Amino acid sequence: MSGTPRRESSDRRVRRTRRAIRQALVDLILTKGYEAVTVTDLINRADVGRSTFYAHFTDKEEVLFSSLDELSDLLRLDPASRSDRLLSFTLPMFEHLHEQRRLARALLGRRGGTAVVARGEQIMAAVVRDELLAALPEGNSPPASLDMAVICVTGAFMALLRKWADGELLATPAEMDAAFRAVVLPGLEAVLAEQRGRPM
Amino acid sequence: MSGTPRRESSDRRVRRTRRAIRQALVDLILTKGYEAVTVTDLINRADVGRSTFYAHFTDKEEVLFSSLDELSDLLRLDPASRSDRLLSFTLPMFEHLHEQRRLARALLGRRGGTAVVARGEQIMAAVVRDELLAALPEGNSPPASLDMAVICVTGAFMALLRKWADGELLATPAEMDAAFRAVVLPGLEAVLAEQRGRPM
DNA sequence: CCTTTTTCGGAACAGGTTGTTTAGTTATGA
DNA sequence: TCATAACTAAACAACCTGTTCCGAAAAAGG
Repeated sequence: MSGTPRRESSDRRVRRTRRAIRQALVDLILTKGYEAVTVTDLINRADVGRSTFYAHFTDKEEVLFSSLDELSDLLRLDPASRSDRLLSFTLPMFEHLHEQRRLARALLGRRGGTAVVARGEQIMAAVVRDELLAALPEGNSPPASLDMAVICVTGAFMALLRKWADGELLATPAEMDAAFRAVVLPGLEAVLAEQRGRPM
Repeated sequence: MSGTPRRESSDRRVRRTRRAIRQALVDLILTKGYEAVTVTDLINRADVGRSTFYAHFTDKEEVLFSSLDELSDLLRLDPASRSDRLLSFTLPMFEHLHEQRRLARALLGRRGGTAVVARGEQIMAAVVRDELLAALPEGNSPPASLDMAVICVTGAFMALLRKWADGELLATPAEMDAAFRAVVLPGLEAVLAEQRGRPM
């Protein structure tokens, strides 16, 4: 599910080329937004032959993913904040996106495409699901209602992120986080409680 | 916000052309999914000259919107179910999408693009916002936390719709609705109660 | 050091898309 | 009936994608 296991090539030329292309994508995203970037843009910016590009990536999307996977680590770890609090990653996430406003906006906002959002949703759904499973007694086969809860939570979170990145919502990371938790947590805890109460 | 006020042309040729193009879009969406449909596809299917198309619409997106606006009415009215229950439109919505599975999947699923989802989100956000405002004492200037709540709710709802339409979620409309309400309503009511409690 | 292998670059290519413009034809409403 | 508005067909420039070819340059290895 997480694509090619990323392993550094031993050939310096290859490393240089791939790095140049990834960097070009980031630069261009900041300029025009992800959707508007073309392969031709990429090879010009990276100063790389057209044939060379297609020797390394099939798509501009593949370039994106190869860069985006690094970001997925950010959600998992931060073991300091690994409290018993549900969804402890949200505040750090809001804060991190606040620091990286420009990139976040270019990636998640109106001009930043489906691919990014879809990938982000995937990654986050996995994290949320693991957390909820951990909060339930073990043996239980995860009920369908859990999947739906995961989808609701990630959907709400991503929607907030998108609007916020877009500038349609003016608030501090702390305010964003508080609003999110206020809406989502009560219901989520109720669902969990009901699951614990009636193990099947 | 809702584009051009749609008013039927008096010229039969115009009505015929526009109808043919809209219908062609629906047909093609069912075949290849929205994203994959090109303007060239549309004019072939509708049997309409290229220049004619651009005389009526600027985009394939505009065609989509002009068709989609009809759907927006479906959310507003249904005065029968206009109960005091919060978000009373959700169950009818799930049910309607269940009847129109094929189209819903082609529009909302993986192969159906950003534009549809974004527009759907817009339309729904407006409905939700009105409902929440109605549930609050009048004079209050709507607080920012209300906007965030609206975004959370529509984000969660649309996410559910998407996954469901995609076939990743097997459930009846009633089950979908119940899961949605279980997660979202407790928090939503808490937020509303707090707003009522401390009018500013 | 010299040879072999791999990668790179540039350019050209076919195929597809968009949106505009031309000039000639046809349907409509008054 | 008839002027007008809407339609058609075709050609157009501009852009993008993905592939292919070959000579040049860099790495790897004996």
